[in-house]
Amino acid sequence: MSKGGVTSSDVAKLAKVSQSAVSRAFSPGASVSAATRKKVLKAAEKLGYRPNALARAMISGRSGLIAVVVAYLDNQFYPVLIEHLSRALQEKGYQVLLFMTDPGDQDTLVQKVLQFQVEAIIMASATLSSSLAGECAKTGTPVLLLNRYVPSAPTSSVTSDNLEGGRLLAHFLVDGGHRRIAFIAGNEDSSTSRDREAGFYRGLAERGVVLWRRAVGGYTFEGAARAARTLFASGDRPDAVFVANDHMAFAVIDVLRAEFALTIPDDVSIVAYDDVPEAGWGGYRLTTVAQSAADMVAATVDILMAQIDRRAVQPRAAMIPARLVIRDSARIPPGRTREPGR
Amino acid sequence: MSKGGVTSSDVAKLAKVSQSAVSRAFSPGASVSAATRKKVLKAAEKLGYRPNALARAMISGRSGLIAVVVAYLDNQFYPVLIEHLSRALQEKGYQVLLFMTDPGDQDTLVQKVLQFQVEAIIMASATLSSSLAGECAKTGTPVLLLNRYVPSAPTSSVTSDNLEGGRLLAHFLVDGGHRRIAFIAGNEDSSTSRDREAGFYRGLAERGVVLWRRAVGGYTFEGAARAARTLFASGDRPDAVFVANDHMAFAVIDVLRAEFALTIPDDVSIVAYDDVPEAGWGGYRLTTVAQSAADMVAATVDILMAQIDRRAVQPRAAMIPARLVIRDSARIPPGRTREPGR
DNA sequence: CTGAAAGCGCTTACAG
DNA sequence: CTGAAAGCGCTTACAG
Repeated sequence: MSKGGVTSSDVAKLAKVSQSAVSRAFSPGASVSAATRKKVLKAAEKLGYRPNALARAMISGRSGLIAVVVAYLDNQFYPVLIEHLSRALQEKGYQVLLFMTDPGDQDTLVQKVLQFQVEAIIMASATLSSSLAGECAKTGTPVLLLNRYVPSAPTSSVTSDNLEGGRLLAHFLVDGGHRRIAFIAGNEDSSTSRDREAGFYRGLAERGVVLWRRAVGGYTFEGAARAARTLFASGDRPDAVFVANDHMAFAVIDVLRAEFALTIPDDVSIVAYDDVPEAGWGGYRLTTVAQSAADMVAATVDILMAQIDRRAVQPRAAMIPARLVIRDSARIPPGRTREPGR
Repeated sequence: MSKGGVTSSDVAKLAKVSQSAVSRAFSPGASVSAATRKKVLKAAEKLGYRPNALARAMISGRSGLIAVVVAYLDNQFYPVLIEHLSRALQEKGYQVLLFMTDPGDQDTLVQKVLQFQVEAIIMASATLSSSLAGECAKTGTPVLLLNRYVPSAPTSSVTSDNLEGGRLLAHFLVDGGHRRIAFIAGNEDSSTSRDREAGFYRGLAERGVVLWRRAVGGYTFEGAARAARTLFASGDRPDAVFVANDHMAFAVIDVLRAEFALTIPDDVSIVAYDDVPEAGWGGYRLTTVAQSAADMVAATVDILMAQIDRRAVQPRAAMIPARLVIRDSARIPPGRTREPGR
């Protein structure tokens, strides 16, 4: 009683059927007569019976749990992702087990995750060493890196087409007449930041322009603010900045306005990446590259479902198209038009 | 093998001890000799053994799972809450099982939650009918409403001191010289919105002022934008607006600036509630009431741990103090000073 | 300290 | 369609 108490045996007794019959009445597709099912359901209702998902998981080997590992939620891209993910997974009959990681405790984290017999692991805003990915592979647990990848690890991943996105942004800036163009990176070891940067260089090169300056923001507000200050400290200022994600761009814009009295985009153009909800807010109206959370989640669920069902065993890498969203934070090249206001 | 495979019996065999000994070696505080534990750990290491958390949960009756139920994550207050919650709970040895709910499927949701044998349920940005709360009580699962409460249900809750917060805001506005003061509510049936409003009225009354106008924003961007438009449609406009939460206030400010060409706070003062991270951003610099997510989470964990351990059985209601954060979205009364910039 | 045994609440062959 | 039985991988009295 102290644990809730009602079991399938209790229901069986009341309904005068076997315990197996009760189990079958609650398993879609099991062979039970309508009459038996009805008796069982009635008894279950009366007793307030609810199948124990843990016992079911134990015996069936399917926990219905999928781990989502994140490191922080202050970048609004991740909450959006988690909401989509959670809804999509619930739709498929899975539940999200959330893990917040600190960089460093990777090893214990993976152990903990695996103890819960999760059917898959989604790593968002966090990454996995290839040795840890190997651990997971050994248990047959599919792992998917969301919004990042590790080139050396044979792990599934879903990313935006960061190269193409960076390229789009470079063209946009050069076509807008900018020549002293700077870049503020996220983390140096982030595949996402690196790809966006590489694409940006390619785009600049295609227009015959070379990067003016570069700084690192570390994906934090404070880091981005510092990067902005060093970039604009000298008189020889950039006329445009590509910030590796929206989250940092908000901090950059705040610093340029408040501390340098700069007007955007008249004095300097800012472009970024992600198109988080705040990017459309009136206080910023960021020109940015959208990476659709809905599309990324759809691809994630596709890959994972295939791997869980063993229809696929090979890791798969999905890439979501990048789409430029033109708003008001950067000078607009002739012939291009901005999105309608929010 | 297909399921990962290594069990405590496998380890026992290799270590030449009983299966119970293996179990004890992995239970902190169990009585095992150092020698046995060492043998077991070595064998476990070699085999890659990891205790099955589900089996442990089954037998011990403690799943280590706590359900967090939310309805949406676009209001940044909730991601912040979830991050704190998840870290605090992990610290205590619990893991967050995340449920996204749609208003309406309340019943099936609770059934699903309870099937997982969670040790407690935290309802944030969602609420529970008293009949469903009763269901949970019947199984002995503590339920806590976070940032809301249901007066009729004997359920634990943690809220900000919304009455006091509303009062503070009213005084601030009146002392700032405003007389045509409007309020934009969240949902009419939200205890949080109602309490903020009630406190606001009290504060106005204490200064001999009566509310000028009122509209409902429904906690959404679109709703808040619509509310702002109706409030400002006539020539007889408010000179200040208290918006029930920050999230809606951003939309209100955007509309007033973009569609009515109003300057804030020169033409109209805006105050709100929550102090989400964006409230400090340069584009808004909201004067708002902070409700500390860290404090709310600390109270939540306190209450829940006591109830899980059966040290407490009575529902408890905790109230977190409200603190006014003065920034630049409202005219500042003489003698008061604003927070330093971000 | 240690092992044999019972049992948590289910699912799923196996016979009938 | 139905029931008896085995078993998922553990924890925890119970003896020794």
